[in-house]
Amino acid sequence: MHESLTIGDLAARSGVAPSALRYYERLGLIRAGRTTGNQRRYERSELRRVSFIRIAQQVGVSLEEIREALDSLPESRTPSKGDWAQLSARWRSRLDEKIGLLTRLRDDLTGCIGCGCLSLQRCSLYNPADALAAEGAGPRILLRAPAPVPARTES
Amino acid sequence: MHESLTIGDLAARSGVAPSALRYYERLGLIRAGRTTGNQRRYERSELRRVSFIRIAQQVGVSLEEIREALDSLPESRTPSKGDWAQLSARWRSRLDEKIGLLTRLRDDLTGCIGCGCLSLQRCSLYNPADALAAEGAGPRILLRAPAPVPARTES
DNA sequence: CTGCAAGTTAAAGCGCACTTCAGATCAAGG
DNA sequence: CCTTGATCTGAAGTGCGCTTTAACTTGCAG
Repeated sequence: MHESLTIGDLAARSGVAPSALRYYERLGLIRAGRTTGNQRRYERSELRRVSFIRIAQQVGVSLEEIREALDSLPESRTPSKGDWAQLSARWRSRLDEKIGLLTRLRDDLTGCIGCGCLSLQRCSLYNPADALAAEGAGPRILLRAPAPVPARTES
Repeated sequence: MHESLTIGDLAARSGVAPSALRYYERLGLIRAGRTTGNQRRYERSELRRVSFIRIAQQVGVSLEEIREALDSLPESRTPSKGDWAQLSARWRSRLDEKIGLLTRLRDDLTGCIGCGCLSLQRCSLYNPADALAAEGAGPRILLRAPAPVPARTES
């Protein structure tokens, strides 16, 4: 029936557009064989990779980071359950971290702004900003560490 | 001493680059007065707005959405504690949602991939993808709310 | 064998959230 | 005063994660 999947199949089954799949391939996140006519044919195990990619993205991980993670999978053989389990374990702790961050965020928000006191100078959400002031360029994305910033601020 | 803040002051205190502050102003997220020499001078209450913006961003909210939220604050008077508290309450539930999403994500990851069964077709993480297949363009960022939003910027 | 959907490529475009640049002006300490 | 560093503007550039376009080729149902 389907030893391999066409790009359309994979797209339909993964929910990722063909153009995105080609893009992922260019970045080295997934691989594809070719027919004699140069069309892509995916092994079913690639579906797993795509799923992983989407999941990781939902957690806010860049494709580059995902690539690095996927690079830890064996290239020669089809990744085993164990291989994936290892990867998953690593991501699980990542998720735990993010969840912890968001939880702190929520509590701090409620505490700092929600209460109306708006004592932003002492807020653990707000203060990191002071520390970040000296930062380099680039978009400062989310999910920075809790930062033990001793926070000092003016009068 | 400091009835108002220069853009440099605000940048230092908020941890947001001056260029970003000007950008926020263009988008209507913050406001500034001007000196006779045309330099920006910020009221101290703007610091609060900037803090809010950064916090919201960390939760994965777009500037456009943040602008909408900030629009709910009174324009004529300096927002009161109550105004901010209302806003915060709304965001708190947002955070609750995100936390819930991530938690489900984590559990599903462990269940779907971590276990090795990899029955992705039945996975609640994986399946949404099928629904997303027909999606529009643009970078699909993380952490969007389940939102009954008619907009299609999702996932 | 034919027709047409589905696939191929490289290159360009897009939306977001900014940053960088150039060239000019402002503000304030010595 | 004068210099020096901060600030001003508009326009262009950047990086990510894709999508779109154009021009062409494949592959399979009939």
